[in-house]
Amino acid sequence: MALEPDQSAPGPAGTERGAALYRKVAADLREAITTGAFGEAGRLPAEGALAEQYGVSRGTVRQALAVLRSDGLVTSRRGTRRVVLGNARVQSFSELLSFTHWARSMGEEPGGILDSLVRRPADAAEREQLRLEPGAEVYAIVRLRTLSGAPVMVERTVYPPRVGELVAELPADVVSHTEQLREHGILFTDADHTIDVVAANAEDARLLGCRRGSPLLRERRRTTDPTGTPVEWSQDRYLPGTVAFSVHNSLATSALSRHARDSD
Amino acid sequence: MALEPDQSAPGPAGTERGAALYRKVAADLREAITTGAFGEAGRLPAEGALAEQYGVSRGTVRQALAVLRSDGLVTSRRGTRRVVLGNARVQSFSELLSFTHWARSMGEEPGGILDSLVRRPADAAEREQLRLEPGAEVYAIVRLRTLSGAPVMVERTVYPPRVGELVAELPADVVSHTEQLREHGILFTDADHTIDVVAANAEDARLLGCRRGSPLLRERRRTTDPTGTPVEWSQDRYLPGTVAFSVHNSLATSALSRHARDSD
DNA sequence: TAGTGGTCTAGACCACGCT
DNA sequence: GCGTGGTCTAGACCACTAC
Repeated sequence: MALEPDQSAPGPAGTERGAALYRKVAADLREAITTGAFGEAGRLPAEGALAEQYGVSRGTVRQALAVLRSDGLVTSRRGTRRVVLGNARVQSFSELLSFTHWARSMGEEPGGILDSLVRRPADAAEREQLRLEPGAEVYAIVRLRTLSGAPVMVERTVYPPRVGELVAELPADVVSHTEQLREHGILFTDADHTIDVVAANAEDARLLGCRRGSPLLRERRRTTDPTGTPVEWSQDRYLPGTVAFSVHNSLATSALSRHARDSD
Repeated sequence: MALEPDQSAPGPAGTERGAALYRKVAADLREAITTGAFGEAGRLPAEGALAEQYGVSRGTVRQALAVLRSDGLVTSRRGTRRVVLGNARVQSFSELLSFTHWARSMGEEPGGILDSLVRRPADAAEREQLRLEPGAEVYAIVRLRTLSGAPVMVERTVYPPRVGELVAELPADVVSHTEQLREHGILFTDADHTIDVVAANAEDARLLGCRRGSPLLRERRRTTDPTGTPVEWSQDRYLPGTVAFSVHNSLATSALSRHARDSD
C-alpha cells in the first residue's frame, strides 16, 4: 500500500514532476475519495494510520490533508475522524486565469477577436491597480472571446508597459496572450477577483450582439507575479448563461467576501 | 518583542479566546502589515528571524504565515523573502453566511420580511443538495431582505426537516435565522457557492420592486455542518449594484472555479 | 556561495468528541 | 477514558534566488 516506489531508473531520483511527497499522498487520497473508497459521506482513516500506510510521518499526512481540506473534499475537526464532504470540482489556477486554457479543458475551441489595442496614459484607477506612478502609460486591449465561434465575453485588459510591450508585438491572431506571456517569463501567481452584474454599454452590445443595457456577469481581476508586482488588470463581461463562478470555503479558510456597492 | 505574555492571573492559563500561538503571531503580523510596518510592497523578515523575535519555533511561524498567505496578504516563494501583497479585505465566515451579521458589520440595519414558509416534499435537486432520501420533506422559506428598509435581495432557503422545524417555530419577525440556529446548536462550517446572473421571475419582481426579466446577481449556496451533513440550500438573488463578491486565490491555493453553462 | 522558503521527520502534549 | 485531530518543538536536508 506504499506510494508508487518511483519506479524510474536509478538516475536522478525524484526529478519527476510534482515531486513533493505530500502531493503524492494528496493525489492518492483524492483518487480514493472521488472513487468512493471511503463511501459517500464516510470517515477517513486516522492520520496516524495513514502515516503508517504510506510510510511517511504524520506531519506529511497532515500537509496532504490540508490540500484536500482547502479543496473542500474533507472536513476536519478535533476529536473525530475526517469526513468526506463531496466531489469538489477543482480547477487549476491557470485554467481560471486563461480563457483559452479553460475552453480547451472543456473540449471547446476558444477564439479571440482583437477589437482594439492602444498605448495611452493610465487613469487614476489603473495606476492604483497596477501600482504605477502618475504619468505612466499602459497598454489597453479589448477583445471579444468566443467558444466555437459564438460570442461569450468581452475582455478588457490593461497591462503595465513592461508586459504590454510583449503583448503588442504578438500577431493579431494569437489566441492565448496568457500562454505567450508565460513563455516570455511573465508569471502569474496571485489574483484578486471581484464578481458582480453590470449593464452592457454600447461597445459591449456591438461586440456581443446583445442589446445595450442588457445584463452581463462581470469579473474584475488583478493579477500579480511572484514578486508581488501587478502584471494585469482585467475586466471581463460574460453573456448571461455562459458561465458561473464557484467557490468553496469554510470556517477555517475563507477566501470569499461579499461587499456592498460597487466602486467602479 | 515577545508576544503579549498572557498577563492574566496564574489561573487557567491560555483559557482565552483565539488561544493558539500561531494565531497570535498571525494577528500581530497582520497588524504590522496593514499599518505598513514593512512598506507598501516590502519584504518580511526571514522565518527564522520571526521565530526568534516571537520566541516560537519556525514551524509555528510558518503556520502563521500560511494564514496570511491564504488571505492574500503576502506572497511566498522558495529562495526569497516574502513580499507584502496588499491590504486584503478579510471577512469572517459568519459575515459571509449571515445577511444580518454582514449588514451589521457595515453599520446598516438588516431586515427580513417573510413571504412564505411551507413544508413540502423535496424535489430531485433539493434531495441531492441536502442528501435526502426519496419522499423526504423540506422546509422552504422565501424572504425579502432589506438594508435600512430598502429591498436588496430575495432569499430562498430550503432546510432539511431537522433544521426546518427549528426555523418554523421562530417568530416571524426574527431577522437572523442563522444566529437563532447557531443558538440551537446547528453549526455552519463549510459552504459551496455558485455565482451567476439570472432574470427576475414574477415573484422576484413583486418582492424587489423591479421589472420581470431584469437582471439579478444570484448566489446559490450549500452549507454543511461539522459532520458533513447539509443543513441549508439557499438561493439568493440580489438587485444589481447592491453587492459584489470578491475572492483571492493563488497558484498555491485556488478555491475559485469558472464553469460553463448553468445547471439550475 | 549565502540566504531563503519548502519539505520531512520524530516526538510531545493538549482539547475535544465520543461512549 | 480513549481515540482523534490541533498545536508546538527541534532539527535536518533540499531547491531555489540573488549576489
